[in-house]
Amino acid sequence: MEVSRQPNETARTAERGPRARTRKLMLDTATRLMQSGITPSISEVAEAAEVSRATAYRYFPSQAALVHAVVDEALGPILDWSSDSPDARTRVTDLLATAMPRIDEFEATFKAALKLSLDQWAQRQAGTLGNEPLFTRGHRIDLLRCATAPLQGTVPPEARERLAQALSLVFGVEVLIVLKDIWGLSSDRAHSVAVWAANALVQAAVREAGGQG
Amino acid sequence: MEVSRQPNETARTAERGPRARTRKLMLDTATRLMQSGITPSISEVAEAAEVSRATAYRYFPSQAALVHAVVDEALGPILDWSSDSPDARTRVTDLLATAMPRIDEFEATFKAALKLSLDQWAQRQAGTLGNEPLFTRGHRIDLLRCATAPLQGTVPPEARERLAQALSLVFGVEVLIVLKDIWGLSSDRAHSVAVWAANALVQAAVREAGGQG
DNA sequence: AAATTTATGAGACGCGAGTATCATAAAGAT
DNA sequence: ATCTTTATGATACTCGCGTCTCATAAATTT
Repeated sequence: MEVSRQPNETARTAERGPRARTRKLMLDTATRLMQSGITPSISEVAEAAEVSRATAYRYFPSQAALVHAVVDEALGPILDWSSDSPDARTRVTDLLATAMPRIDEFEATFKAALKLSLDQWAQRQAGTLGNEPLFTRGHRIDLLRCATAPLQGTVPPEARERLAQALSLVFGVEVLIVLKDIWGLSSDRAHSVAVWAANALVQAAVREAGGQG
Repeated sequence: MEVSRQPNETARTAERGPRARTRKLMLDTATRLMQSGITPSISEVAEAAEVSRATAYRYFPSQAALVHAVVDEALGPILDWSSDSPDARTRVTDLLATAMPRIDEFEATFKAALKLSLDQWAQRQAGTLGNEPLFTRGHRIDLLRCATAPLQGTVPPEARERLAQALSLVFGVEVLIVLKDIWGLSSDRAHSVAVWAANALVQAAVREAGGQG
């Protein structure tokens, strides 16, 4: 029998057995390393987790796969977000309150993910890569469509879509990069700027549609 | 005499001589390659420019240095931007009209630059890198402070600063990444969303300060 | 307990980036 | 034209990532 197949457990498949154990060990180690600021190579994770390089590569064939898995864990609470408030601004503020601290906490992880998606984009441009799905999945889209849902009836669909698109600019790692790294703001300050901007955008959309701000 | 020193010509120093000639040749080649979607390694540029690897490394000791130089060229018209309009919204719109198409044109270059800055950030977090200045320089800051200058007197300084910070979120490669790659918008549509968002932010700042929209 | 399947570790290999050395070619000075 | 300085090219080397093979250890089955 072939040994070279990786287990196709996605995130929470196959909870028991040695494979799951080793996989979890590696994932935890990788998460820990990333939290400490490193974007570890497979070799580094292998050493830190005290498994051989060969074994490590059996579970995560590339740094990309590893980061992907870590990001999936880091996203957790963000993907579970939902709100039933009837006010769009409340929803948006609430979404940011959920997402931004989490993104900030896992800043290195999300930055690594962004880096990988840029890698993949470049490779695709060069024709090296086929049409594999890009790393960056559109979680933002769904979350923001949900956050702006209360504007149905108030704001026409096209304007609502544009609002969601604009909001996605103030919601993600990019915000941290620009505000913390370029402007030198603190995490809290960055968050409050993002919230202000988000509210301003919602308000503008509402006003434009003739609603009362 | 040592040969190993690179010329410390920044961008436009030492216009003549063989060094300048080779440097320009490499820079042009690198720009061309990047425009075609590749983020070339020094070796690739060397081959395409038909100089030896050794020579290439004498001019650009790393891919980072190369991209840095290409970005400096690509920034050109953006850095030269200025406006004397008395209206902040006109200025902001005008700035975006200057910057966004240029960024879009050199998308691959700016994405490569962003990738490098993420690399440097990670290395700094890991303690590998000293306190060298980060790749991302704060051009945005100056440009947006200039664009929002007409609001002096109308909007208090702190609110103006916050507005500039918020505007910097809708002004850069990140906008293209989010709107084109995640949302799947066209360049034109992305631009118009950015302009709408920017105007909404300015308007919000003005209204908040009690001005008339 | 014996046999079989599955997971692991050790080491060799290829590849590309970046460095260092040395000899040659081109440019400039006298 | 000769000599000095400077730029270039060829080559060899290190280093880290990723792949592959094979032998051994652990788990599972009967």
